Formats: sequence, structure tokens, C-alpha cells
Amino acid sequence: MKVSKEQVAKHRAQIVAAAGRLFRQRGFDGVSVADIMKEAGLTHGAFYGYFASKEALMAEAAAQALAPASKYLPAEQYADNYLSTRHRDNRADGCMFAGLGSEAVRGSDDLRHAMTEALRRQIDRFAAESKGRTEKERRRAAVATWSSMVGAVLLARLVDDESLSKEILAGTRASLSFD
Amino acid sequence: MKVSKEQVAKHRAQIVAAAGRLFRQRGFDGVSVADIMKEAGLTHGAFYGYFASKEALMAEAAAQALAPASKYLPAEQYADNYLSTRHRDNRADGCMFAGLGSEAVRGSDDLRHAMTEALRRQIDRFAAESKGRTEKERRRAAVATWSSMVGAVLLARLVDDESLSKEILAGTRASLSFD
DNA sequence: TGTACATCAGTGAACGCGCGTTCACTGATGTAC
DNA sequence: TGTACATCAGTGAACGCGCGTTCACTGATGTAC
Repeated sequence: MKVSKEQVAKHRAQIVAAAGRLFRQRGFDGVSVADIMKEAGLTHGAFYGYFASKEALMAEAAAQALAPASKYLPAEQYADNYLSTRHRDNRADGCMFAGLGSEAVRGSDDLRHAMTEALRRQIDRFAAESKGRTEKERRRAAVATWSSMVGAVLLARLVDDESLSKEILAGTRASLSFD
Repeated sequence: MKVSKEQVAKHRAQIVAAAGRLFRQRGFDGVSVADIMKEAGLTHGAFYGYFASKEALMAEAAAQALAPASKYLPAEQYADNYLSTRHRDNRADGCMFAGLGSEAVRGSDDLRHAMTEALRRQIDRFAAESKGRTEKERRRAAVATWSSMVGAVLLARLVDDESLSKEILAGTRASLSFD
């Protein structure tokens, strides 16, 4: 049955949000269109009224999940949260790069582009709070900082030894220093 | 038709090697059992004479691809190679962590265990060549170094802008310092 | 404001396809004499 | 060393299944009068 325009907008947002969470939790290939639509409270048939393909939703869900956070945190605090066991254990709401990075490498141009733009924002942001006399030095520090944060969460999740996992998070956190 | 014992051993090695390359290149879900067997020069039906399941092969191929390199390189030189565009562009023979990390997180216990053991070896190795007066400090440095190297290759591959990609590799390389 | 009808979001069955896995069969290997 | 036969690695057809996607249909929405 037809549904009001407000419902349509709400349903679209629900689909994108559900996809963002499920993809991060189970990976792009680990989630079916039917899974996403069920999570959004609809049946799978309605999907193609909203998106051209699963691939198109992947790019849109990623762009949405990568949008800048509403509240800004200083880099020190951001790093504390990022390198926490809470983030490590909460893939569904966590970082796209650490959660879907190696799958996204093989993704569509749109997906990779959305991730590239988000990465640029992240580096610019860190550069503003990094040590270094020149802009070049600060960017260099920002790049290294962000690489190590993403790598650390990825490895901390991968490892099957809780104490090694914590060592990775804490060791990486301790090696970071901001302005 | 039956085949000699030498052939059997050779075929097994070919399957594991083909799987290691294809998985890294296209991801676990992007490669079928038939793809692997074709690459190994056999037909798909023979697969289950060698392995109990695709998942079992995933763990074995990972363990094999993670085995310590035959020739040892000093950390400085290892980092140069690791953070090169050559490594970035050669996923099939590259690092398992950067290539399959976010998929392996959702993998079998065996797969994750093989990766954990390889990670331990890598950290021990770097710790031996890291700066720091105490063993604790050297381990901390090694953890941070390895996190940033894995993260950098992952991000350098993901990005759709060649100059940003190179900046990630070079910026991360420049931030590393060994003993 | 009330009524008639065109629109179209959502449903659920159905499609074709590729996947992991199984299996009856084939024919070379390797063993027993 | 030569022959007869049991073994078993490899083949390729077939299986059931879940996937992404399509589509005829339904019925609530929203518009025209």
C-alpha cells in the first residue's frame, strides 16, 4: 500500500541506518538486502524503490556513517575513545575504516570516493591539532597518527588474546602525542 | 584417475598457494572453491579430498601466507618495502593483515589464531629493533610501529587519489624510527 | 467539505544464478604374488 | 621382473540453498472537482 511522504523519508533513513550498522557488524557480503530491509521494518521487495542496487546502498550507507560527528571532541579525547575496548567491541557503531577497510578496497568507485573524502577530513582535523612547526610536519604527524589508530583497532579486533589486544590499544595510544 | 603421492603433495601445496594469492587479491568471499581449484590446475570436485571445507582452507592458506619470510631484513629496510607503492599495488603477495584484516575479524577461530600468532612474531621481531631502554618501552614502540604500518597500507589502498595515497605511505614511513 | 479516482509504496511469490558441497564413476598407481 | 587386482585422486554432473533482483498485485494516499 501507498504510504505518506513523511513515511517514505523515514523509511529511507531507516534503511540507510540499518545498512550502516549491519555492514559494519557483519561485512558487506555478510548481510543480504533482505536482512537490511527486515532490520528497517520492511520487506525486501520495497528495496528497489529506494536504491538501484545493493552496491549503491553500500556507498550511501558508508557516506552516512562517515559523516562528521555532531559534537566535536579534542584530539586527545577522540583518541582515548577510538582506542578503547568499547570501540573495539562495538563494530556496528564504530569506525568504517577499521571495520570495513579491507573490503572497501575492493568496493565501487563511489564507496571508495566517500571514504577518501572522509579520510581527508580526518587528516585535516588531526593536522590542526598535531605537533610540528610547519604545516607539512603537522600533516605528516596527522597521517601517521590516523594510520596507527585505524591499524590498532583492526588488529585489536583480530587478535584472539584479550591481553595482547589491550596491549595493542594501549601501546598505540601511549605512542600518540598531540599539540 | 589416481595420482602419485608426490603429485598429491604438490597439488595440496598448489591449492594452498593459489588460495593464499586469490584470497588476498579478491577477499575470502570474492573467491570460490572452483576458482581456487582452477588456479591450482584441478577441477573443483577434488577439493574435498584435501580440505574439510572452504573455511578450513582459509585458515591454512592464511597460516602459510603468514609464515616468516625465508630471508631476514633489518626493520628499516622491511619498513621501506612494506610502505612502498609496490606492496600497496601487489595485494596478491602482500601482507595478510592489511589485505584481509577486516574480513578475518569475522573469520573462524583457527584463522584468527593463525593471525594472532603471526602478529606476536611480528611484534617480537620489531621490539628487538626498537628504541627504548626497557623491554616494555621497546614492545610499546613495536606495537605502535606495526599498527601504523598495517593501517597505512590499508588506507593507501583504499583512497582513490594517488597523491594522497603516497602521502599516507611516505608520512607514515617518515614517522617511524628504529634503534 | 465531500467524493471519485489516479498514483505509487509496499508485499510476497518468483526468477536465474553461483555458490559450497556430494557422489557415482574413471583410470592410473602401487601392492601382492 | 611381470601380472592381476585393490586402492583412491581426480572428474564432472548434480544437489540444495540463499542471494540480488523483478514483477503483478494491493490498498492507502493525495489530488481534482
